[in-house]
Amino acid sequence: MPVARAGRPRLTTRRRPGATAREEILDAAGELFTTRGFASTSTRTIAEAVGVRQASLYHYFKTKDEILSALLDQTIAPTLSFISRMLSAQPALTPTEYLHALAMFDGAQLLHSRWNLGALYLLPELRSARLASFWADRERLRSHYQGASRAVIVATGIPDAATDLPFRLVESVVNMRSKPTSSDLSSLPELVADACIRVLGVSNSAIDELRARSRLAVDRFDPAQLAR
Amino acid sequence: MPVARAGRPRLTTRRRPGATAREEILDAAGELFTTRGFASTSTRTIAEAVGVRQASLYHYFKTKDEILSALLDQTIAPTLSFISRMLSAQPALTPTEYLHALAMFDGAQLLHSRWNLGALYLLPELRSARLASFWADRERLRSHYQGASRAVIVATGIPDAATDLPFRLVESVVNMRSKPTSSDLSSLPELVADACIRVLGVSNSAIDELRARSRLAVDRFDPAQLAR
DNA sequence: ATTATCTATAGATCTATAGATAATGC
DNA sequence: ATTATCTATAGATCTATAGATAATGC
Repeated sequence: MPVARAGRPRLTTRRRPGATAREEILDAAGELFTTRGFASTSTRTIAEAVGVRQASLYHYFKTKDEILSALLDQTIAPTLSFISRMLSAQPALTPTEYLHALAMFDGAQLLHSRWNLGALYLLPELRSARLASFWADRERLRSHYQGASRAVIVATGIPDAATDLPFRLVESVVNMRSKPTSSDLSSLPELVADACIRVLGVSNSAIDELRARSRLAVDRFDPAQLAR
Repeated sequence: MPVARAGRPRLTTRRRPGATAREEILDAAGELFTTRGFASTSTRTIAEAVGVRQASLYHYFKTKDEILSALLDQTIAPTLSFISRMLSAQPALTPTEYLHALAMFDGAQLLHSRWNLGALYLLPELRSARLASFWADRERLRSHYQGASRAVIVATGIPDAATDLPFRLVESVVNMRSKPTSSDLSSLPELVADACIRVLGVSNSAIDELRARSRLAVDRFDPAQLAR
């Protein structure tokens, strides 16, 4: 039973997960933006999916852009936090372990989030929007991938341009969700993490030997584990 | 000097490449859709970029969707044609050669097209649009990648789910265009093709040995070579 | 006569604001 | 008093159609 709060009652009952109206709006917008796109989702459609009137959205967000911005901001933070926990580990991880664990964690985030928000990164329309803080975070993430990749290829002799591939491989998880392709989605992050190491020229046997340590690292540095 | 044709003259001079008005429109739409997105580009904006009035577009296209559809259709055709030329080659290529050459050719297409039309594939808004023939072509292309990948992994013992990775790697070329990442874009398709083979567990030495034959295949089966 | 363009506009949106209303909180 | 919602609407679009106009082609 919904707790009564100050304010005029809604015309309909709550139908979205989320403790606050703001979270309900973000949930609906997440679904609609990822399935229909940003520009072709109207504020009216979002409001209907929440069960409020269109104008009520503006009590929580100044503009439609701000809804998108709030959604995007919440997608990168967990991975950046995971990275900083890994970086302060003693003894330090090897570059290969670090990259493999990063790819696993990041891939799992992209795969298991309630809506496929990672797919929004690729929308051309949000290059121009005022999403500077989001793009800055994303560039930070990309340079972590690149730095780790660079450390791996000094041993394998693969060309430097290949250091962009691991980031792109993980990113492509957003296109593999909900495809009949991989029967077992739960093993997808590890498969992709393996591939990240392989494209840098590391041998199959070295990867086989790495996997167990990487799993331990993911478990150990997952920020969500702090809560338990 | 533009050749005079039947019909009322335009108010402005031609400013877009293309032998016909239809091609001028597609060029402008290609630029705008890829930089601002489909839904957030209005028909008025397209018309202004061409140098005609908004209503004049409708002499060539029934709807805005049809403009998008015409653009997308022209992106996959060359690669499908390349594939069918490879398949009828005697003696037949090995699966690894075939996959490497396919990735090189497809990657080069995505990289060197005038506008980054491949980026449109990822727009959520066009899942619902009436683009069935485009999606069917794209699925055909994906299953060629998958079939070749499957033939490669029988020898390497990599999990079956990895057969989706080469397609995804090539697809990610659309995100690597115009990034300061890879200093040398001309070698990017080969780098990505190498990575396609690597993620399937083929050894570095086998890839080194494969590359020259794959380059020959690309040259030999490129449909554009027919014209010369 | 045919064609490619133009002008004008209908009708359907869409975002954001103004201000009323119906609850709770003190 | 404060808050969260509502109703109503301004003003700016946006897509697509109708029909006029100014060229070439026969």
